[in-house]
Amino acid sequence: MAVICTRPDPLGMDDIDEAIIRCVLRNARATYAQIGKAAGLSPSAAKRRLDRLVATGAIRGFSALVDPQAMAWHTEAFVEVYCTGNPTPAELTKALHDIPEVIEACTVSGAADAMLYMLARDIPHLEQAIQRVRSTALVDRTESAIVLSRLLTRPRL
Amino acid sequence: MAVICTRPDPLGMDDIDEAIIRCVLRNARATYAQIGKAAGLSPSAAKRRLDRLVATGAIRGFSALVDPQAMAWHTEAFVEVYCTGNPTPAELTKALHDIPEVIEACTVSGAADAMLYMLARDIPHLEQAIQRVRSTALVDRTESAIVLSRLLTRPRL
DNA sequence: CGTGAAAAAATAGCGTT
DNA sequence: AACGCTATTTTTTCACG
Repeated sequence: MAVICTRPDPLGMDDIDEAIIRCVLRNARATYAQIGKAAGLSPSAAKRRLDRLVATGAIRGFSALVDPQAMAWHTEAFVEVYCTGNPTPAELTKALHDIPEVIEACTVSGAADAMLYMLARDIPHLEQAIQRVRSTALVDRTESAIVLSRLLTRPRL
Repeated sequence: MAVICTRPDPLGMDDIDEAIIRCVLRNARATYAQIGKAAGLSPSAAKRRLDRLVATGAIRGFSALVDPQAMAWHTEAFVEVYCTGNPTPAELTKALHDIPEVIEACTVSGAADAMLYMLARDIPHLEQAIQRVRSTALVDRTESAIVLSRLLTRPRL
């Protein structure tokens, strides 16, 4: 039984909020004056909007885009996870949360159940972290693709 | 012939720079006073360091971490790319640069040549964007895993 | 790199629609 | 409920030691 789910606006967003998000996606250190100009608002209104977007969770935080080569941890990998049984997303999240090398995790369509993006100091460290993922009761096997070189990185616009 | 490559410091970074990077990774909107406190520096010295990290490319930029559900573009996919022949990384970069739906691209170990992270409005839009990737002369075939739900996202610490 | 002064921005309060 | 305006505080910025 298919259900047409029309939920275009679950977080109560409008065009102004979108303009603000586009602005801070491009530059998270933009001033409220700049954000306001991008959204057609005064600086104080822009601040109130941005604070609200953070409070409601639409914006999770602000981070730097760092060249991995510049960091101590610069070994990256995409890891496909195949599960045993049918763990719920919540169970998987809980299991992966304690492994700090797992930076991002998503359930995906296709043969694999989940895709991880992992970051470690070096190959031995990565191998050990993948071992920890595997040792999770929920995980059957993994398939890793280690990043050799980064071709492209851009803000999500 | 294996070569032991000791290149611990390709970008001329020290512990202070690392502390600064850790700070702005956690919060890109931190003030120079906060960054300075994290690195044991005065605000003006912290600004000079941060400006230099951006100028040298160690920090590529600052962005917001946005809940994809809050955006108009909220269909994500990981796409494995298998190439024809042996294109250089530079050729691949050039080819993918014009496809705005490709947010990240890396060459990887394993069967696939590259891994893409793509972002589109919806499934039809994603399909069309993947078609553009495929139509690139360098690409033989692709294998996509569409993101169903996001389990985990954290700053790269 | 730190200091200190001047300029710019962030913040909080207030009146308006 | 959300905006713009204004006054105050904080931060940024830059020349100098």
